[in-house]
Amino acid sequence: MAATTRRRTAAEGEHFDPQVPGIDYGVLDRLVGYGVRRAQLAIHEDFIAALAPWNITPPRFSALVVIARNPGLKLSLLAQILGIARSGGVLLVDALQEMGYVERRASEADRRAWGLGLTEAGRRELKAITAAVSAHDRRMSRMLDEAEKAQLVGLLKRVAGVPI
Amino acid sequence: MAATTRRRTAAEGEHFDPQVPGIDYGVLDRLVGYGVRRAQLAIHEDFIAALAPWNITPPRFSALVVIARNPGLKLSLLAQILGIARSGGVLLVDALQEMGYVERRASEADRRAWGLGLTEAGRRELKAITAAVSAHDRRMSRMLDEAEKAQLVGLLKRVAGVPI
DNA sequence: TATTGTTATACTCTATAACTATA
DNA sequence: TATAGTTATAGAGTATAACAATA
Repeated sequence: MAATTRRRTAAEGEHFDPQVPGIDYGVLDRLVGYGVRRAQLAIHEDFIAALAPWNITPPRFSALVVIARNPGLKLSLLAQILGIARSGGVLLVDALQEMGYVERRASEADRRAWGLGLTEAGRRELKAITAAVSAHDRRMSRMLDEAEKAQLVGLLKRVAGVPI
Repeated sequence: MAATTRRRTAAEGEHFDPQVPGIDYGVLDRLVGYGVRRAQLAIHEDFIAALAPWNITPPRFSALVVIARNPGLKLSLLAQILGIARSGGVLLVDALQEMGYVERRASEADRRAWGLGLTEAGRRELKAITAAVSAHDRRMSRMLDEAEKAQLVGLLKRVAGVPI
């Protein structure tokens, strides 16, 4: 207790302050891009803290969900879905495989490709991981009611260019 | 012309596909966090392409705007505003200084600190840069009318935790 | 004692390019 | 010829920790 006073900056233990008092953010306050970036910073910080027990990052969670819902997925298609290069997909799958969550299965249709799938442990842990992510997501959107949340998700899809 | 067919993945020339056809995104489609992440990927890609003539990235733009609107800003406060460590702030200011946009001025109040400011070239270029960023932002939100855009910005602020 | 800026160092994520085996 | 996966390598961006100067 009563330990020495720790210096803290945004990146050194204290959390991201989306609006530092007394600072004029100028045009940033009116840009959709900065709004998305600022929300992303806050969300990412909480995600990492909440999922630390599993060592799961946002792209790792996305990969687990997509593999779970699309069994036999090719590695190159996974990379395309996540918006990363194939080489990055290899490293991502390597990590999830070392964690025991994902396995590379021989693809019957194409002998060049793998069919990705969750292991039994992967399926089990994904349930707990998804529960933690859902709790995190509810925490981040606690200032919005259900209608506003749905509205936000819809607006973001249109910005991202998701087909209707 | 009629050059050899290029292989293209999401990261190799083609742009990020926010919803790959035939793929089940499961819970991702209903999470605010994934919506923000997906929009952020699309926005970041367009930002980098649009600002390539200036070699300006999102954090560099944020820094330029904040320095312009808050002359004499300390480097450590800039880092806090951007949500990065002080050491990262040093490298960021180094880059903007090498570009000739920012200068470190002696702070009259505190001899440990710098007072950051834009150079004449920085003020001039920031106008053009801001115009390019604004065009980019309008392009990303072209599917939204003004009311929807304002609504999105407001919802994102509440998610980020910006005080009312 | 604490803060400011700085440097050294390392880690993560991502990209490009080349390679092999298959198609 | 093109694609799937892999590897090697490099570059950004970020972090932590230590330091000198100053508060």
